[in-house]
Amino acid sequence: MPSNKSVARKAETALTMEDLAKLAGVSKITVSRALRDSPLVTAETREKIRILASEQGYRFNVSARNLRMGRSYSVAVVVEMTPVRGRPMSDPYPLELLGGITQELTTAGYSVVLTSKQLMNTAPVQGADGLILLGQGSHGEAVRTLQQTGMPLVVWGAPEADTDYIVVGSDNRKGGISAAERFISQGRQKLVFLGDVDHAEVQERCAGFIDAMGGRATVHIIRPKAFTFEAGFDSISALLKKKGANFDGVFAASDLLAMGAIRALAEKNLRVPENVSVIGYDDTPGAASFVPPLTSVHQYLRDGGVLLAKKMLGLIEGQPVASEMLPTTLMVRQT
Amino acid sequence: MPSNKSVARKAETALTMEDLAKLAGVSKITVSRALRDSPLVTAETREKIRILASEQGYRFNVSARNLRMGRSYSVAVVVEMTPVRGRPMSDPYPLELLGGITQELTTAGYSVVLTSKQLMNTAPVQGADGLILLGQGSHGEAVRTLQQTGMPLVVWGAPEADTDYIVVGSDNRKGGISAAERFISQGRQKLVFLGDVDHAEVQERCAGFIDAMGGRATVHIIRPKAFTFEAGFDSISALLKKKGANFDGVFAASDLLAMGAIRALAEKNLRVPENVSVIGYDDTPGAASFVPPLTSVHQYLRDGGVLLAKKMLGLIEGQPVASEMLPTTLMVRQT
DNA sequence: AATCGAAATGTTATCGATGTCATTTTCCGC
DNA sequence: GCGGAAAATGACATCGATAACATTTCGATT
Repeated sequence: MPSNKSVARKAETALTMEDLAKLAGVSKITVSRALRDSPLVTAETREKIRILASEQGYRFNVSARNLRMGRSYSVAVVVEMTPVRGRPMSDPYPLELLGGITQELTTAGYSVVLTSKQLMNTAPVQGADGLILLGQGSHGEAVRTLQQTGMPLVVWGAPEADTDYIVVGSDNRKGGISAAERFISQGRQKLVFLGDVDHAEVQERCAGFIDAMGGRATVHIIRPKAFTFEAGFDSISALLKKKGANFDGVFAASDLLAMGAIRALAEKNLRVPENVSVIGYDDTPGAASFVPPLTSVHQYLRDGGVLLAKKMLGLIEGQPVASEMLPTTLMVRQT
Repeated sequence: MPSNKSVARKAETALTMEDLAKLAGVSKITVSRALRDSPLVTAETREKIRILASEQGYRFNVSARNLRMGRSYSVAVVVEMTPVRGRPMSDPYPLELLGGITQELTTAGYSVVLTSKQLMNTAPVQGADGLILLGQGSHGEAVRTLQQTGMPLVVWGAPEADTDYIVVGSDNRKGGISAAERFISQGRQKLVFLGDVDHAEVQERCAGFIDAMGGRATVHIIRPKAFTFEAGFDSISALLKKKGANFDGVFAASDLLAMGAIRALAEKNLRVPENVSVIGYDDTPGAASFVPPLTSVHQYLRDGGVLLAKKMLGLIEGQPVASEMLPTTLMVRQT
C-alpha cells in the first residue's frame, strides 16, 4: 500500500533523503550534503534540493543521524523542581536559567532534555552527551554520583573548594561588595544585613558586604528564616521597637525582604532613602515598579544559562573549559 | 586498539547488545528481548543477561531504537519563559507544570524536550512525537501554527469555544464558585473582588464568583493591574479611605493581592476574619505560613502537568482523548 | 520411543543519514 | 583539443536495535 518509490507521493510514510534524491534526480548523499550546507555541492544543486525539500515538507530524521554519529546531540538538565528550604519556590530562577540554556543549546543543534534526580537512570538521560545540574544549595553527594557516569558535567551554584567539575554561578560575594560600595559612597555608618546566612549564597553576600565595608560602619545581622515580604517587615518592625535601635542602611538578601523592610520603615515614618537606605537582591521584575523603585543587585540568570550551555558545548567538543562566576550589577534606583 | 570482542573489555567504544550477546553466548535478539522483559525469553536467561549488562555498564542506545521504531519517544514542551504582562514572572507555575509533565512522560519512557516558540523549527522539536504548549493567556494564533504540523497537540490554559485541540487547565470558574460558597456560608453581604478581569483566567474566577453568589451579596470589583502585594495593599487602602466604604469580604485573584489587602486592613485596625474575610488564589507556598494563615484556592499544577502528559500519551497511542479541567480546592485557613 | 506442538532462540533485513573511497564531470593552460 | 587536477557526484558499508520469519529445543502425550 505505501508507495515509497513513486513520485506521486501522498506519503503517509515520511519522506527520506532517498526519496528527495529520486525526485531531484541525484543520489541521497548529495541530498545529505545539500541540506548540510556542505561545500562539496554546487550552490545551484543545493538550492534546488533545499526548495524541493521544503516543498515536499521533508523532515529530517534526528534519530538516524544520531545513530550514525554516535551522539545524541542532547544535554540533560537536572532541575530540582520541588520547593527547597530557604529558597522560596516562587523563585523563578530555574526558569530563567532554563531559558538561557535552551536558547543556546538549541541554537547549536542540541536538544534539552529535562529531568530530575529521580529520573537520572532513564535511557534518554543516560544517553545524553552531557549533564547540567541546577541544584539549589549544596551539591556534593549528588555531583559525585553524576560524575561517575563519566559524562561531561556542568553545575550551577557557588564554587566549592576542591571540586574538579565545572561550576557556573553568580558572584554573590561581588554582589555584597557592590552593595557595600554604595553605602560607603553615601557615608552610611550603621548598617543592617537582612538574610539567612545559613544559606550558602547569602553567606557569601554577607561576607563580601562586611569585608568591603572594612570597618567603615557597624553591621548588624538579622537572620529571618524566610525570604518573604512578611519576614522583612517583621524583622525590621521588631528591630525598630527596640530601644536604641538606630541604623541608616539595610542590605537585604532578597527583594521581598527589602520591600518588607521599607514598608516597616514607612510605618514608623522613617523616610527611604533619606533616613535609611535600602538595597535588595535579585532585581526581580517587581523591584523597578515598587514604590519607591527599589535599588537592587541584579543577577544575570539568563546569561548564566547561556554560559552553562557554552561550557557544556566546550566540554563536549573536548575544549579546555574553566569554572566562571557571573558579574552582578547594582541597579541604583531610589532606595 | 579498541578490543570490541575481547572479554577483558576496557571499552572506550560503548557496548552494544551484540557485545553482550557474545559475552553471554546468545544472540543479540535474545539480549534485546531480555532487556525489554519480553515473555519470549526464559526468566533465567533474562536474569543472566540483565546482570551481565549492569556488570558491564551497558548503556542502551536510544537513537538506534528510535530509528528502528520510527518514533522519537520525545515530546516537545513549548514554554513561554519571558515574563508576560499580568502574570508576575515570579509565578512558579510553568515550573510546577513542567515537573508534572516530566515525571509522567519520563516514567513512560519518553523524554521531554524543552523549547520555545522561537525554536519550533529546529530538528529535535520537529521530530518530536507530540507537542505540549504552556501558553500564558491567549493562544489562538500560536496554536493554529502548531496544528499545521499535524503533530499531536495538547495545550494548557482555559478552554475556548470552538477549538478542536485538547486543552487541560485549572477550572477557574469553579475556583470562583468555591470562594463564593465560603462567603455564603459565613453570611457575608458586601464583597470585593480584587483582580484584573481583563485577564482571561481572572475573568472566569470573577464570573464564577458572582454567579455563585447569585445576588446574595453585592460585589464590588477593583482591578489593580498587577498581582502583587503592593497592588493589593494600595487597592484596599484606597478603598478604605473612601467614605462609606464598607465591606466584609475580599476575594483576591492572587495570594499576594490577598496578603496586601490583609495588611491594609490591619493598618486600619480591621480584624481578619472577624470584620473582613479574605480569600486568596493559587495557594502559593507562602500562603500557609502567612500570619494569619491565608485561606486560598489551591490549584493542582503538578497534577495538571501529569494530566497534560497523560493526554499526550493517549493521543500518541491513538486513543480517544478529551479536554479536561482540573478541580480546585478551597484551602480554608484563618482568614 | 516417536511425534507433535509450544517455548526458546537464532538469522536476516531494515530503519535513515553519513563517512569513506570510487567515479564522473568540469575547467584550466598549453 | 588534450592531459590533468580540482570539483562534483555517487556506491557502499555502517551505526545499534528490532520485527518478521526460521530454526532449534524441550516437554508431554500416545
